[in-house]
Amino acid sequence: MINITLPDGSVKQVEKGTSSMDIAKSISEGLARKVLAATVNGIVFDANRPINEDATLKLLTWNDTDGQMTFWHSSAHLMAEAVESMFPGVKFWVGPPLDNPKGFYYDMDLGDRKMTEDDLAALEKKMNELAKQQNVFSRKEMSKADAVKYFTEKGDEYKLDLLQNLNDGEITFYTQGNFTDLCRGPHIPNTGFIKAIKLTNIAGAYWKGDEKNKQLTRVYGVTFPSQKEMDEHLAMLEEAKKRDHRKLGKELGIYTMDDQVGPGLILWMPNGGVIIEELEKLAKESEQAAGYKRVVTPHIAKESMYLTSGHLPYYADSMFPPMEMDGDRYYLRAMNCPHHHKIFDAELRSYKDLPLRLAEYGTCYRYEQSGELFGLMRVRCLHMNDAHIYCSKEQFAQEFKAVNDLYLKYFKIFGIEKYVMRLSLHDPEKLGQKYVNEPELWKETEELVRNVLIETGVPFVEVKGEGAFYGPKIDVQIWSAIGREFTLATNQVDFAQSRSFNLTFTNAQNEKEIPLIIHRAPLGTHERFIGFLLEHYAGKFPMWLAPVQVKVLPISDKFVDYAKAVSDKLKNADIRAEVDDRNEKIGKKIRDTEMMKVPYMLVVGEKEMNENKVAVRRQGKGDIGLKSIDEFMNEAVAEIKERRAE
RNA sequence: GCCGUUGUAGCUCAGUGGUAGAGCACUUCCUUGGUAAGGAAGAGGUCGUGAGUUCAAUUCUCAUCAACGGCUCCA
Repeated sequence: MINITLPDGSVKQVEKGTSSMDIAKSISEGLARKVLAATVNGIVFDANRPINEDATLKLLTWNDTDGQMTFWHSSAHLMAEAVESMFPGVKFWVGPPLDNPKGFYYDMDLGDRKMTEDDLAALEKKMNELAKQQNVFSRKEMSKADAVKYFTEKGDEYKLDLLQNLNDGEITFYTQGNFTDLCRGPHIPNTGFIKAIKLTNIAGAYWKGDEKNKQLTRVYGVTFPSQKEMDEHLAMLEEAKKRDHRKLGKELGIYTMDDQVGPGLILWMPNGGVIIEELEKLAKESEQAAGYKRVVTPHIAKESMYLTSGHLPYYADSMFPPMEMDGDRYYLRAMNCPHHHKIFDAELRSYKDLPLRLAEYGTCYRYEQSGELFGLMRVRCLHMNDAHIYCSKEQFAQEFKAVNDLYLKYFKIFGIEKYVMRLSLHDPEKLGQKYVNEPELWKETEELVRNVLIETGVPFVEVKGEGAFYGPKIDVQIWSAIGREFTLATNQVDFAQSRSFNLTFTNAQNEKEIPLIIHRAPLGTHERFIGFLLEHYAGKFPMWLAPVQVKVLPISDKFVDYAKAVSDKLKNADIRAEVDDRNEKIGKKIRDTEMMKVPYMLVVGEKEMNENKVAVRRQGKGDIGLKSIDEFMNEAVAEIKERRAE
């Protein structure tokens, strides 16, 4: 007999070799129907795998992330079985579960054959058939020698590649129905648990994620234990689509694009222009207060500058090809830093000038690969909330912290809570290749940056091998409505470019010293930031950012003059107000204004005109009552001035 | 750049081997209406672009451009 400890602390005595499923059954039949897998002493186990020693047991159901992961991983196997039946001879790579977006994929080599979306429906049908058979997932251990022999005979180079990293005792096979796969498991008890299946798309994916390798076919899918959950999932995706900045950007007249202008080139429409103005106002205010100085620099420069900076030839692929002029090659800039370095270098600098903080909303051009363009989030012309801080080593920690504090200030204003701070470090093995060869400086600055983060109490993750070539950085990662991850803002250390540009200052000992540089863009770029804000607010911008802040809606033509008087008064108080003087009924005007997500509507008719008042209506909330014009105006001005979230 | 999908009116989308339709938006008229769509009429498209097949192509084939879903890459 062995002792099984359950999460509530109770201990069950069972025969050696009893499975978690048996234990679930002994508790209740209902529970047994829901058990997908279990953790035994913290290790995820198949529900029907025998337990041979004393253990703490947690039964996993759909409510556990590990349960869902097991479910989707098993679904990938089910899909593989269906694919193999329709494409005999197919070779499989890996088929992991996914948390975001939810579901799973399987990478496969179809040889000369091609799979198209038409095949997905047939595959789904086959999967449903196989699921109904309630085929059991059975586990079998195998020696490495036997496994290698098995896949060599099969001619499966992919699984042989996987085996290279495995040893005896780690190699298990799972079989369900007619499909057997090398797999560490675990799996759900049988395929019958999978009740709702949807294969979502088909894509190419490079083997091992390396574009030099062969491209495999990847099929994405998602499954659920009931149709109800599938329906909920699909409804959620529909909701997410409504937040998509590309859809909202069009509906709200924020931006447009045009074939003749070119891909990835944004045309900001008047409503977008207002948001840009407001963001720049915010940036300039806070930078002014934090001791930054504004500069303005050209969008192009000669090749030699980018040779000095080290951006060419390493960055050449991301830059537009050069223009030949007067025997020189000029590049559209992909970054602002070299221009700013030249301003630093234009005068002899003393330690008394430092820290020198140069700020510019700099326009950059990047030749992003065509497949990477994505609405406002990934474009070819961008406006960066850029600044470069030149400081001494002693000043560095304080300066870096000040930048970090600026981030947090902005996050509070915008109510940004769902993000991940990522500390990107260098990879010591790639010093001199991907990273400038300054091991001591790397170590030192990474430590400084980490300490700032710890001090500020911001949760962060560390990633090795993600640093810039010139130093470590902190990125703020966010997710778009459709679940794609982006870097919203960045704060980078640079101890390389000051060397390549020969930047120096005279220290108190009258010696030349090389400054450290901080590159920072807390508001990222206008493009990505506004794309993010559109999704973050679902188009319902707070008052201070809203392109139109107040719409005055006269009940009929008779009150248009009064409406215009109200609107003029608001405009004089710097409120963006407009009158809807169309020949429409009030219901129609309200509907249209609601859809444009204007924060306030002022309905004015006979009653309001006679009393010098307005009937206030808040977007999304409805009628909030009569107010005098002055009362509304004062409140509105305060709401804007304080940049209130609502 | 690679794999897959799509491209019809300003927007959302039907449709067809015999040179095109709906709703919304737009213009004009009627209506002057009190908190999420009043009514009528009108205007608007060489069906992404180029070539091929055909008596005939928006429809079939190929190429190309762009967008979308991924991969790689990045703010």
